[in-house]
Amino acid sequence: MPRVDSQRREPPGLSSASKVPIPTLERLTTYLRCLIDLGASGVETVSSAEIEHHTGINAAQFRKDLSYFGEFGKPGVGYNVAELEGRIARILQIHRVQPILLVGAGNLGSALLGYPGLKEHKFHIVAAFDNDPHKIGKKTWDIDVFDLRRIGEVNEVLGARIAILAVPAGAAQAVTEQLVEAGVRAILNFAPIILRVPRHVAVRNVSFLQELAVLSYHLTSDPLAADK
Amino acid sequence: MPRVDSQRREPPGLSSASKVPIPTLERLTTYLRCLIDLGASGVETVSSAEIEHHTGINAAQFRKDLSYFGEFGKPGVGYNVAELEGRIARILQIHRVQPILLVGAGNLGSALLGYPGLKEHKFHIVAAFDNDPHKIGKKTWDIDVFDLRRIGEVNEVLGARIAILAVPAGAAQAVTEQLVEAGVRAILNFAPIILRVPRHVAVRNVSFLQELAVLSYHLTSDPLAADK
DNA sequence: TAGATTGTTAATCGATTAACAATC
DNA sequence: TAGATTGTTAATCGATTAACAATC
Repeated sequence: MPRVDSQRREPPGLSSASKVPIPTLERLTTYLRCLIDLGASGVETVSSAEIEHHTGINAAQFRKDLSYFGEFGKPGVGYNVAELEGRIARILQIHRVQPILLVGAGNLGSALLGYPGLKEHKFHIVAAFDNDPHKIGKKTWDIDVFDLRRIGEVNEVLGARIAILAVPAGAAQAVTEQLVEAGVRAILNFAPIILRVPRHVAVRNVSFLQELAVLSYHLTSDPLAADK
Repeated sequence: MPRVDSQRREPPGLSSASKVPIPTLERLTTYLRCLIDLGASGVETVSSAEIEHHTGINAAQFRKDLSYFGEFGKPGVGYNVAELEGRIARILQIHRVQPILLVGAGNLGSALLGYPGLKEHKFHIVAAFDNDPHKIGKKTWDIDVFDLRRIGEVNEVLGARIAILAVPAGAAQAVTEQLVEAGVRAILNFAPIILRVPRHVAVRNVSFLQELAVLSYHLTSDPLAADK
């Protein structure tokens, strides 16, 4: 029985119902990328120590992270690169195409549409929504832009469960409610606002401003450290 | 004497030299946004309990976070909204204009250039760089696009300490080295790669793919939870 | 078998939250 | 003064890392 209201608990913003720590999930994508690279270089087997060498993530951490999902390696041997890659992709549900709705076809939204990395990782934006009459009915990067008010209707057909929210802060909460109504269960939020969502909906926030502010602070804390 | 090599320790990716926890710095921007909103609504004083109500962040957490930087409130009364707002902005160094270099003037880069939130928070992109001859010499959103190779020379004049890295993964490490050479001390990295940087350089990573993967996992963990 | 490396338990570390004396 | 709320110390919680028996 999951209880965790909205984004209260997990700082990064995911309302998790499971026992797997969020940091573990975040690292999983790092391992995956590393394994893809290793596979491309013809490496067939890796040890946790080698993963540490490549990713900077502690070997024990790596093994512990995997242990949440089962057993993946052979003692004395290590991990089969191709197999582990496949299993992590499956855990993250990125072994099959994941349809995604994009809300907000402004600058940021269009940039995301044009970002090839998404498709490479099986995230397919299948429809875009906006409330600007100039955009509705047109295509951006081959994707239809629909009237925001048609989210429910359109997603009845598409059945996407993930949405990317790239609208101004002022509109974000209202759009979120429409998305939830339309069956969306996970939202990647670019608006600088804390979304209120039902318990079963996950939210991750991306905030450039926050990141820049943290970096900005760093400039003060470590004055001129005469590093060679 | 700061020691923390590259992005080893702090999961979010900042090489911190100070004692302030990274999560505290991240929350600071949330408080700031909240205070700005409260100020705009004419509120003059807030208590930590009210901050908790607005942000969802525990009141004790809020007070503890502030305690790293000094004393800000009056027992029995609370905090002066305008004053606290100003002091947090100053802590984060966003009370004065912060010049920023943008490297990579592709889709994402241009979208960031057009994002009004940056300027609103005193982050001014002062120059863009690319290696595409079609872009060099043109302007995007009023900003000059320079040849990548001229970073050092141009930044000698501009003196920016923060850079946004929006280039493909393959180019990211090489560009990073040029940036560090040019005096950049903080990098907001959009490339899906772990950058190797000297100890005195801070890095924050923004990874849509990672965020989407975590969301994607969420869809499996909490099957159909018949939430009303 | 001897050497290597796993999965997991226990120890460490750090961040969050509760509790409360100080103080407006 | 009595009530409210701070700043801070102590308790709790959870995540990271070290250590090691199991096992290939």
